[in-house]
Amino acid sequence: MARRSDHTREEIKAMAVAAGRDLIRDAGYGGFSARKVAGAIGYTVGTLYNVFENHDDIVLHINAVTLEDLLSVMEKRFGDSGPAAVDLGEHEALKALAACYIDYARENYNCWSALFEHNLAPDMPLPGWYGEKIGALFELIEARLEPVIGREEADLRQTARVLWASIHGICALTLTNKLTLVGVETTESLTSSLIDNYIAGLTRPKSL
Amino acid sequence: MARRSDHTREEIKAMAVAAGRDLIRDAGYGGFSARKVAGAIGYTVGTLYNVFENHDDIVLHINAVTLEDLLSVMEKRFGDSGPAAVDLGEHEALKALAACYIDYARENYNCWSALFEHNLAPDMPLPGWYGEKIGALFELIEARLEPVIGREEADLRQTARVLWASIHGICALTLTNKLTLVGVETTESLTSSLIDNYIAGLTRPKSL
DNA sequence: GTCATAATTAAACAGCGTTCAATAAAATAA
DNA sequence: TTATTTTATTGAACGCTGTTTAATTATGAC
Repeated sequence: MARRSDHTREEIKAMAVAAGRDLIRDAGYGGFSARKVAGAIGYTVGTLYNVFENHDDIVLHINAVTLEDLLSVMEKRFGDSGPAAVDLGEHEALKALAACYIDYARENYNCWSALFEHNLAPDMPLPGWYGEKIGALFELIEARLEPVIGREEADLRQTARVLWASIHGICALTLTNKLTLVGVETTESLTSSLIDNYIAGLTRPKSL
Repeated sequence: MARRSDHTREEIKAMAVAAGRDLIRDAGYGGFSARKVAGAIGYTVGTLYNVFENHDDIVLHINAVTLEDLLSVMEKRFGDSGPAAVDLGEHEALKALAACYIDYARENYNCWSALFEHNLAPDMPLPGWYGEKIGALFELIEARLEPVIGREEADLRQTARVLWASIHGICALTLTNKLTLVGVETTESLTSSLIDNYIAGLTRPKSL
């Protein structure tokens, strides 16, 4: 057939990303395919390749929506109007932030997992617009970390990345059963140990 | 054709795992396929499915060899005959251990990456023999951590998992460019911050 | 009304994981 | 030695995948 103009390019893109995310949510990253997405939105796979660059491009746009969703969930609970760090105590505020991420990973396991199961070729850098979605998440973390470690801390940026990468590591390895946990060990208890001791180390008297 | 008996079942398994690992090393996890492995060892894909359960089974056995290789590299540098923690200073010993892991990930990026790009279905637990390979790695880490945090620390097990999952998180996110590092931030500087402050928190006076 | 533009499709290609009937070599029984 | 059972191996098939492309045709411009 031919030109239909039922939807604009941007509409098709949005429909495909939504349908693809539904697909990943229900069947996991492995259950995702361009043909299934095309079928779900009433087009053929050729149309998808007219609108997206390739398979990676589609997945990146789907994962970007997941990042936006995660950010909106965290902003809803930890935005400027949320409880300040001092209300909960320093560590509890960070633990709540970490728990929010871990809960999101659990409740949206397939979408969250797709963020990391998909990787571009090692030499291909992530597109800038995707990096900005990640950056937005770190801005929230930095804002919550700032009152804890103090304004004078020059490397708030680096500290936020250390903390969050560590929390993510615990989350990722425990949720994929790669840490062989036993007994009382849980994702939360490991995260709690990390935050308590890492922050204690950060805020200790520097004369040590 | 038919029965050849050129190799035993175990020989075919070993050849397939070796060939598959070569494939992943050269082409990444995405470049791996059962047909390519079969072709590389002079058999057809049907024979592979006679010897392995399925695709997951092959990848798990390949990844197990990578875990063994990683353990042997770390044991060579940090086994019982290696420098004790006190020789280097507490933090430096752990940093060297972390650097060893990070170097391995960089130098064997595709094989290391396959350890985490491949995931079983969420409900399917990792086989026990695979979990034991992971456990062996943690035994080495625990042995190196023990003189640092002291014998009286009841949860050496948990502490080792927190530390290593965190190091892995930093390694994984930085090597896949998901932390948007700038300036002086490197995998090593983030790891150093983690170890310095986490260990300082662990060993601080408990009266705080 | 004509014409160029561009959206959409069906079909094709090579490859994928997985299964299975057919085959023939080896092991066993006679 | 011969006959029979067992089993390792194959090739072909199935439906799926990402990607490309020629053909078609609705739309927008003149």
